[in-house]
Amino acid sequence: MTEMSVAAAAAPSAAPRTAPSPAPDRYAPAGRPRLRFAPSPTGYLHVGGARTALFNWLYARHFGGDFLLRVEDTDKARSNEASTRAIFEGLEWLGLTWDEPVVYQGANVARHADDGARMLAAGAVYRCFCTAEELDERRAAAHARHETFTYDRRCDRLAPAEIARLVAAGTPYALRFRVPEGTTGWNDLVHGEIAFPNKDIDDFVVLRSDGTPVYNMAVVSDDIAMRITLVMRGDDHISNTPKQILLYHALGAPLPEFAHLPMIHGTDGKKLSKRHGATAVADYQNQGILPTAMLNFLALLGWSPGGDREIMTVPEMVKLFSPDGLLRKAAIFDLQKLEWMNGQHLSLIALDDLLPRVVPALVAAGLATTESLAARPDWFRALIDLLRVRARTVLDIVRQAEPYLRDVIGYDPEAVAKQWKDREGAASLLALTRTKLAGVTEWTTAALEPALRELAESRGLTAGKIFQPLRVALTGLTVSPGIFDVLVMLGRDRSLARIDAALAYLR
RNA sequence: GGCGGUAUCGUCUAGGGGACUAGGACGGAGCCCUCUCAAGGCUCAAACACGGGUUCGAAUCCCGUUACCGCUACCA
Repeated sequence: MTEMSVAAAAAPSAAPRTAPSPAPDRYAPAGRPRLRFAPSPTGYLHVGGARTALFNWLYARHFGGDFLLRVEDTDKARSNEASTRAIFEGLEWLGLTWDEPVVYQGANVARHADDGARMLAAGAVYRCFCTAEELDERRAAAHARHETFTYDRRCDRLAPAEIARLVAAGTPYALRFRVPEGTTGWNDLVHGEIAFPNKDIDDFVVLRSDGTPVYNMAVVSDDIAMRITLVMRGDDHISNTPKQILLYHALGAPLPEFAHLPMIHGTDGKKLSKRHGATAVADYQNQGILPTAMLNFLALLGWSPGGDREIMTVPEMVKLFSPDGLLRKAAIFDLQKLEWMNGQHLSLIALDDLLPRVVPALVAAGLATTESLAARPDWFRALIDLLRVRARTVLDIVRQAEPYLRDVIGYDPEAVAKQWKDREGAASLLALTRTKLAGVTEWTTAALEPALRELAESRGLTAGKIFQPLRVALTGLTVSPGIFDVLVMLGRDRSLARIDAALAYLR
């Protein structure tokens, strides 16, 4: 299987495990919890999937358990290696590390079939000789009569001799679960008691006639094998849960706990999809969102630590996490809030952690090379520290960094129109400024500021009248960090040269 | 259609019978700070889906209605 090669390549380094919280948590699990994130590799890591992974991870880290990853690749038509890789990369970017080698569901088909056989022997399932085509016809017929289709168990009523004959003749058959009478329910960690009358659960197929497992079968068989203690997933799986519980019973396995997380919706209240814009985690990575901000934002979409707490670091989330803060209502993905939150994290993050995110973006934008930035680390650190305050994404920083990294700048038409409206006036002011600046012996904000303010005062001007035209000359823009910081970042020679260039442009 | 789930400002949410004139945050409006832009501070507008109960008292508990979402495959 091609997927196996990916496994070896992507084995993550084991993350240091958080010690079990000493807090008296009334939701604390009895033993060491084991959770898993089980995506299908049919696309990219979706933000909804990322959030499911996050909550599983948070639970495992908070309670000192294991977080496992299982790739559900049994649907060969839709699964592919690129998707598997994308999921790994998304998870790794977010820092959601898993504790054991990745499990590939496709590698377990033998066990799935064996579990089916065990249930056949135990009498929990029966052979169904109906073909998919027949079933489709009957379903369509029922639909035409406005009736709800349920399997009529005709194959369960076959005489033993008939079954033996069919089997001997090599007639293909699927294995169907014989749903017993009664009610199947569980105490969901987020919803509380949920119960389904068994009469509403159709006798579902467990093993197809080609011997491959159907979703619910594969999931239960694998979760048992992986000794999963808490199944935490999207609430679109609520109606699968009674079937799975029935399977656990039939297989004689202890039941895990279940937690069903709400969905994430787009701005129109519908399930988040491509129509709503970016849905892949990688899209946000490319847009300059920090993983910590993404995690923080996702965590708050479906969970609340209580009170007014909003901005949290990852360790804080781990510490604060509790299943009783899990929400039941679907949340709408609000990009603006994500960006605001990213701005907060941009200011919060250690500069040393931010730099590695900015450098590649700068290089990709063609504004610098790794070497050129490494050549003057202190200058670069100061620059980024100056820019990050007014940026919401890494891409904002890149945009703002341009005047400090390029040799030649262009002038924003609007800036020219607004600040250099009177070309002559602007030029003479700039000339004056240049002279003043050239006379400043120490190129520091402390020395530059009094010099320019003095110039303004001597001319009877407000400081802004000097600063704004200067800003355009220096950056080509109307917005920038404080003018003295800009002068210092640019340095004496380049600042003076920029003013000269502006003078040439104006005259 | 059947079954299940959900329901507090536009959005994310606090709230778990009296502390609610319903709090915070994003976004919006405005003010302050200020060399611009951010950041920050302050102010304003903005919500308990509806109807019945239970209770001295309900956003909080129960029932119903409505709306929305999900499932309803030999898909996952």
